[in-house]
Amino acid sequence: MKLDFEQAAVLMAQLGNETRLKIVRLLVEAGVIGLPVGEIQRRLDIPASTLSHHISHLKHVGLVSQTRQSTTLSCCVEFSKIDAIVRFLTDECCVRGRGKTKKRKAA
Amino acid sequence: MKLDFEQAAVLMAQLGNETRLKIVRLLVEAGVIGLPVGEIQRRLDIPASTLSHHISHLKHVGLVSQTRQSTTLSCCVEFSKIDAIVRFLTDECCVRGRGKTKKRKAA
DNA sequence: CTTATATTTCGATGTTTCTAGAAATACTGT
DNA sequence: ACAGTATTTCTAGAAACATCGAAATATAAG
Repeated sequence: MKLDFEQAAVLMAQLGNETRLKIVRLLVEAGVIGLPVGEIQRRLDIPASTLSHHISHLKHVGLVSQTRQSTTLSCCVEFSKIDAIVRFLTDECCVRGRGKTKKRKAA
Repeated sequence: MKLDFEQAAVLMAQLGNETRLKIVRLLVEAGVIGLPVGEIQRRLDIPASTLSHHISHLKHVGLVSQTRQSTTLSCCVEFSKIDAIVRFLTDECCVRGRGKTKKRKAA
């Protein structure tokens, strides 16, 4: 997955909100299993409507997906998107001006 | 440089604006030499006040620094900050659920 | 069909951010 | 000191965003 400029900005804007970044972190921790919305709500201690609002943002940009298991909706982070952001920063746009003063690990 | 959670959010929020991301990209391209504000303005074709506003944001979070050369102010991107964001995404917070498994917390 | 749980949508409100013109400031050369 | 160029600060309106209670929707169980 390769991001264009606008996509990269949109994704980073989403991660640029502390609440959403917390959600993503929880979901990364949860891995492919994911985490139910209610569990996220309990851990972050925010109103359900606020949480839902943020999750819908994250879904909209493809950072999070949801699957229903009976009454419970589990959220899962889209690791490939985060990878894509990292790649955008390292390759596409940003980190190439320096190949100096950094301890470089053998590639 | 290691970012805490809030710093990471703040930095990504800054990169999450297309105009600012364009500024940063130009500056990355310019490398350690940097680029004068006026040159950025010409290339992006936006009002000086708007540009200045964004640059001041970028300075405020440490993504950009400025040095004056007579009448011209040159901007320089802080590569270490971008590195830090990448590291935050790969190590601290986000990318570990797949591939190389790092030490995992009790789930 | 009713109740219960899980989650979203709606609607209202307050806050932040973006944009850009006008005025102010900073520096250089004369 | 003055003119000229470069850039920032001031100001303000519009647009976007965050928050959260209340109401609505979805699913399951009795």
